Amino acid sequence: MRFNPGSSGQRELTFTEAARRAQIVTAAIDTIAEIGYGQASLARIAERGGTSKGVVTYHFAGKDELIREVVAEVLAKGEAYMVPRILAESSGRGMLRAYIESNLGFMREHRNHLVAFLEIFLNARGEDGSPLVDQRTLEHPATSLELLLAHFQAAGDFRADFDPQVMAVAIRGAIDQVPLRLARDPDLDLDRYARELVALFDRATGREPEGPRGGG
Amino acid sequence: MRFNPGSSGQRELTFTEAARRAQIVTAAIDTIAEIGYGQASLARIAERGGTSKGVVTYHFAGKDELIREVVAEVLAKGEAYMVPRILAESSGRGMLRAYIESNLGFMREHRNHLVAFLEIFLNARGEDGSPLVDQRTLEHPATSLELLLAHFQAAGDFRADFDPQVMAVAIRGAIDQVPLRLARDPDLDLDRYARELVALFDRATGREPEGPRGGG
Amino acid sequence: MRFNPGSSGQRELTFTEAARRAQIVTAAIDTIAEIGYGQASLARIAERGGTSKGVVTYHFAGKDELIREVVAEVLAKGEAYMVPRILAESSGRGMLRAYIESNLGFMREHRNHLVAFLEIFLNARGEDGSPLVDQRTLEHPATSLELLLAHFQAAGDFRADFDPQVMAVAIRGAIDQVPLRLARDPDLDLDRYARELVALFDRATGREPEGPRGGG
Amino acid sequence: MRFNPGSSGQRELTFTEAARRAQIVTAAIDTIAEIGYGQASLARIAERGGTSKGVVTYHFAGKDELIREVVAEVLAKGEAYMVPRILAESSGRGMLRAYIESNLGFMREHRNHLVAFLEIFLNARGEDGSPLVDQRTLEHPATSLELLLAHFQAAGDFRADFDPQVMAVAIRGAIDQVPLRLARDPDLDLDRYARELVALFDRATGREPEGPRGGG
DNA sequence: TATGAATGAGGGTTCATTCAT
DNA sequence: TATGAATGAACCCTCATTCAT
Repeated sequence: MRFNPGSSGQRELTFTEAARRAQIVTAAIDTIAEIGYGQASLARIAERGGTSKGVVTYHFAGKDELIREVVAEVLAKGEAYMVPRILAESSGRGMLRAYIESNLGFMREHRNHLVAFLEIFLNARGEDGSPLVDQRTLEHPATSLELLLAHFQAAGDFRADFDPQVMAVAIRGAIDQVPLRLARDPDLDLDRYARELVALFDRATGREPEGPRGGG
Repeated sequence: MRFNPGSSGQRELTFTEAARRAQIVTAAIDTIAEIGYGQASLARIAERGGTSKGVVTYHFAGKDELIREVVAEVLAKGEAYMVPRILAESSGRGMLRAYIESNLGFMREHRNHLVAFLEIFLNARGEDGSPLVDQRTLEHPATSLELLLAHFQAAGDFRADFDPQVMAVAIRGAIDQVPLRLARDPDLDLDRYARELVALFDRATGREPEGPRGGG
Repeated sequence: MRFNPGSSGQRELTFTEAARRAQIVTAAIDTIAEIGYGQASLARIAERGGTSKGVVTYHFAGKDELIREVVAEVLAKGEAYMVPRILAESSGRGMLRAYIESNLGFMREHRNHLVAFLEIFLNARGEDGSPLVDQRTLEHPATSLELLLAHFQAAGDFRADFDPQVMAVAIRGAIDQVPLRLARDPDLDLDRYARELVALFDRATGREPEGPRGGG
Repeated sequence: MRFNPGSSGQRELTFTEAARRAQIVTAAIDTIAEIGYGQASLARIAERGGTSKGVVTYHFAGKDELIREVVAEVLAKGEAYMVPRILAESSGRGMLRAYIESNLGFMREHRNHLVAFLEIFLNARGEDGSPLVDQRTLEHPATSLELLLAHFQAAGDFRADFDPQVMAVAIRGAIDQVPLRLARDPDLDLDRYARELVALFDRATGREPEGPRGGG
């Protein structure tokens, strides 16, 4: 009998069980990424994982727990990839570049992870209609984009006249477009995209000599 | 007997029929905006519209047609609101400002339309898993952001060293974040957000005297 | 679409719908009476009713509503049968006799109703484990056995030295044994049983000249 | 490998095995008493017993065997408690009093046993719908209430004009109401209940001087 | 033009049971 | 002796769709 083998971790996982859970989580990620959260039933996930629905509900208390595990898996992988790259930078420009590049780099290497996460984030809801994944889940405490921007802005690395919250939203918006575009256009050039994005937000945050500007 | 009175328009709609359809479409928009696409069944839409499920399936060939009509309705309203405002501008900076402001202005006045559209755009899929709403549906031919950017860039209104496609994606990304944030934080200040966004992308696209830059 | 066609009665029932509901309720009663509440799934009930599971869930919001309707039906039939017979009596002895005889009479004529009701009363529970049918549901206000006993006891029709509550429980216990015995022994002679029971409780409640008693 | 170590007793049980079985039986009794037979799955029983479902299905051939063991356990405990008390009496009145009092006394001391037994008796059925616990299982040969009543009636201890079978059913009905009431009202005063019940059936069976009786 | 009625597929979940180790 | 793993049937329920009126 299964008790509470969730990420809350009341119990040790046997090797076999951990492997099976990982296998199912992977199947869930791929399924959701391909056909969307709404169409990803336990049966279809199981099918892709090469097992049956019963196996899934044996290893997970329910669909919610599976989804939560998917989220945890993606966040863990994402943080392991991005956080060190971001924290390695000491300047505002460097941090911003690292943030954008590591995000897109992660997407390139784990496209399905990202797409699945976004699907869940945008669609999954509890019985009461509230989102199953909280907004704050997105923000790693050490690399909350808004806080980083505000920090380096105060330090003088960035110009003073932008709102860090809005800037953060805009940057995330530009990044989060990628999986959606990617889903529809697999040929999207991520390297070029990253380069352009870095330049874009570098200009938008840059503390440059502002002469009079023509045009308009 | 049914004779396919869809938006493809094989047939004139009687006044009564058009009114009924509009009523149902409105109910669908509000329902989807409130509880999400996945939870918006025909029954719930009908309930909100004050009718029964039978009425819905009489006036629409199926759920797909209803959804498509919702999309058409939102796009039509959106274009009626935004296109004139954008085309009224003759300069690149003015166009960009008008694009952002009219988008956010439309969101403020028709929040449910926008949220419902995004829900559909992100979630609705045909039986084969392909998106029900095509990417290109978003782009009005006369105001395709990418084309506009390229046009004014060529005209010298914008700096020459950014990729119009990426810039367009970034702008749309920043704008499309709004309904999502709005859904979770109804107190979001749209005016401030618009102002900041305009300034942000004005700097990012601006053709300014580029002196040496410090930092980073 | 169905809204709230429960016994709460928000809505008129069409003739067809009322007929179908009655048919399903009857099927439910017979099914529960025969194989027990725990085994009476919607599928089996539908099968006996000559329809499919879908029809059942179309006419009833869920299993709970169906069960509640069964209870209401049995109680209504039971009251229509028993209450007049009981209230027709003016003396305590007469009332008691009428109570027992009308209960057993109803059982004889609507055996399945009684058995199904008992099954539900004893077994049906909500999600939280609480009984689905309240204890008090059993007691018709006008013919609550305990209150009747107390009334006629105070009036001097009964001896003074018994507790009406315990006496009521004992009488109900004796009566409620019948459906269970009946389920296992269809040849049970209800007339004899009624006669004996009336005599038994007549002696137990009787206000007779109490001489010294032997034995012990 | 399994070799059918059921109560049918093909084989000696090791001490460890007997202990495990007893532990599981106890868990089953408590679980059934608390949440009802229908909700008492092997998983929940195992959980309460502090083991896993596998242990249960190893020690018992199936759920049926476990349930049968529960019944045997309760009956054994019940008989050990009640039979000596009943047989210790030599008169009809004494026997009747002892029967009622020992039944209620057993309930007071082993409430869960009684409730679980009743749950099983009323609900448990085989695959064909037939009761899993036979009616006659209830009746201990040496203290079958009906036979005892008949015996003492023939001996003149009781009045001659009641039917022992009906009287027995009524007494059992009054007694079996208790666990049900107890489940819904834990404050039920068992001592008072016993006293009243003894008096009630003493009058009902008593061989008293019968004068003319007034009233209705 | 409108709708009540019916249907069947598929959803997630629970469960007793079987099997390999 | 014990148990983790797996399985498949059955459960209730939701839903889009079809049909007769």
